Amino acid sequence: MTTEPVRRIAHLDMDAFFASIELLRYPQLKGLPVVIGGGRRSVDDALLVKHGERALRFIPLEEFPRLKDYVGRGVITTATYAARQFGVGSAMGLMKAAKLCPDAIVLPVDFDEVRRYSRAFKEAIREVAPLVEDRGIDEVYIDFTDVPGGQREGGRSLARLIQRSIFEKTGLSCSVGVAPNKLIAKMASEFNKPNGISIVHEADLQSLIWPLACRKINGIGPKADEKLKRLHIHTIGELAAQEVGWLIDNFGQATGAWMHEAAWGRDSRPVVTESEPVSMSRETTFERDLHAVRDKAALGEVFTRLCEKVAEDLQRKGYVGKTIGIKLRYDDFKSVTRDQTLTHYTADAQAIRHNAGLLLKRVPLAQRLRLLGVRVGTLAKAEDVAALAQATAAAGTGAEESPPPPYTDQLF
DNA sequence: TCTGGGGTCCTACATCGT
DNA sequence: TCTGACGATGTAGGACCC
Repeated sequence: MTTEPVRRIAHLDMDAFFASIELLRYPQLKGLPVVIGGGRRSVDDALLVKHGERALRFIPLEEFPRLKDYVGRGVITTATYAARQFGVGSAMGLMKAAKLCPDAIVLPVDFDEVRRYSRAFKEAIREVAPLVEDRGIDEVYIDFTDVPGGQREGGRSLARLIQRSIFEKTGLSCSVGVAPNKLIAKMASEFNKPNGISIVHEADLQSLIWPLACRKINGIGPKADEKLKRLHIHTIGELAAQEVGWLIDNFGQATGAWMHEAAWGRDSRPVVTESEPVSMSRETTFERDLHAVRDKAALGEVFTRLCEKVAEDLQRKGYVGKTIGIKLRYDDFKSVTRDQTLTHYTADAQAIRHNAGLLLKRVPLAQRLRLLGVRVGTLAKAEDVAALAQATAAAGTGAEESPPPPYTDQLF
C-alpha cells in the first residue's frame, strides 16, 4: 500500500554569494571583513595587470583597497560574515559602512563571473531535482515532493545531497530550508546559516514560526512592518491572532487577506519553472547630479546610451515591447516615472529614444538629476509579433507603420 | 558623505466605450 | 439625450525582492 506524498518545498539560498566568489579568487582574504559593492573602479583589472591571473592568490593584503579610501557613490551588495560582525550589511551606503569598518576590503562586483557561478549551481540542482524555480541570481525554490528520496527525513537527505553536489561543482556553500510550502521554506532557509539545513513541518508552525518577527515573512517589508508595529503587532504569532476582517480594514482586501494566510503558514503557490519577462530596463546614477539645461549634452548622451542598451537587451533576448517608460530621480531622491503605450511593438533603439524623449516633456526639469532610466514594458516574443504581422499583411488588413521621425528638437 | 540596478506586483485613479 | 454603472486599459507611484 502506498501513501500520498506530502508536499515538500525547498528554498535554497547561496551563502554570501558575491563575496564567496571573490574569496575563491583571493583566498588570502578568507576570514577578513570584505564588502562587495561600488564597482566603478576596476580594482580587479588593476590587480590583474600588476600581478597576472595566476598570481592573484599571492597578492599581499596591503594592496587591496580599503573602505576608508573609497570615493564615490554606491551601496554594498554583500558582505562576508566577518564584515557583518561590524554591523555592515547589504544595501548599506559605502560611506556609512566605512565608518563602521574602515579597514574592510572593498571589491567591485564581477557580474559575468557571478552569472557563471549562478548557472553552475542551478545546473547542479537540476541534475538531482528537475522542478526548480529561479528566484534571482543566488536563490531558488525546489519541489522535492516527487523526487526520489525527497520525502526521506522530511527532505533533509536530498538537501544534503544537493549541498554536496553544489560544493563539488562550485566550491560554494548554501543554506536550505524544506517545508510544506514556499513561504515557510523561505523562512526556514535562514534558520541555520551558513551551510545549514532546516526542516519544518506543518506542526512546527506555533513553535518555530510564530515567535519570529513579522518582517521575516517574505513580502512584509519596512513599510508594512512599521505599520504593524504601530498597531502593536510584532511577531507572526501576534499577526495570526488578528481577525482577518480587521487586517483587511487596516491593510486593504488583498494585503490583509494575504497577511492572515501567511501568518497561519498557508501558501499554495506552485514552484514555477518557466516565466516570461514583463519589462526590461536600464538606469544609471551619475557620479555627480546633473542639470537638464546646464548638462544637456551629457544627459543627452547618457539617455541615448540607455536606450541603446535596452534595445540591445531586447534584441539579444528576442523580445519586443509596446510601452516605453522613463524614470528620473532628483537630487532630493524623489523620483518620477512617465510611460506611454505605442500602437506597435519595437526593439529599435531609435524608436525607443524618440518616444522616451517625448516623455521628458511631461516631467519637471528644474531640479538637478541624480538618476536617469529607460524601460520597455508590455513585452512579447519578437518571433510571435513578426508572425502575426506577416499573417496580417497576407490578409491585406495591416496598417502600414511609418518609421519614427529622428529625435531632433528634444529636451536632451 | 546618505541611499545601486534590475526587476515584479499592487493600488489608485483617469479615461473610454458600452 | 442624459446619466450612471461597469469593465478594460493606460498611467503614476510605491512597496518589495535579490
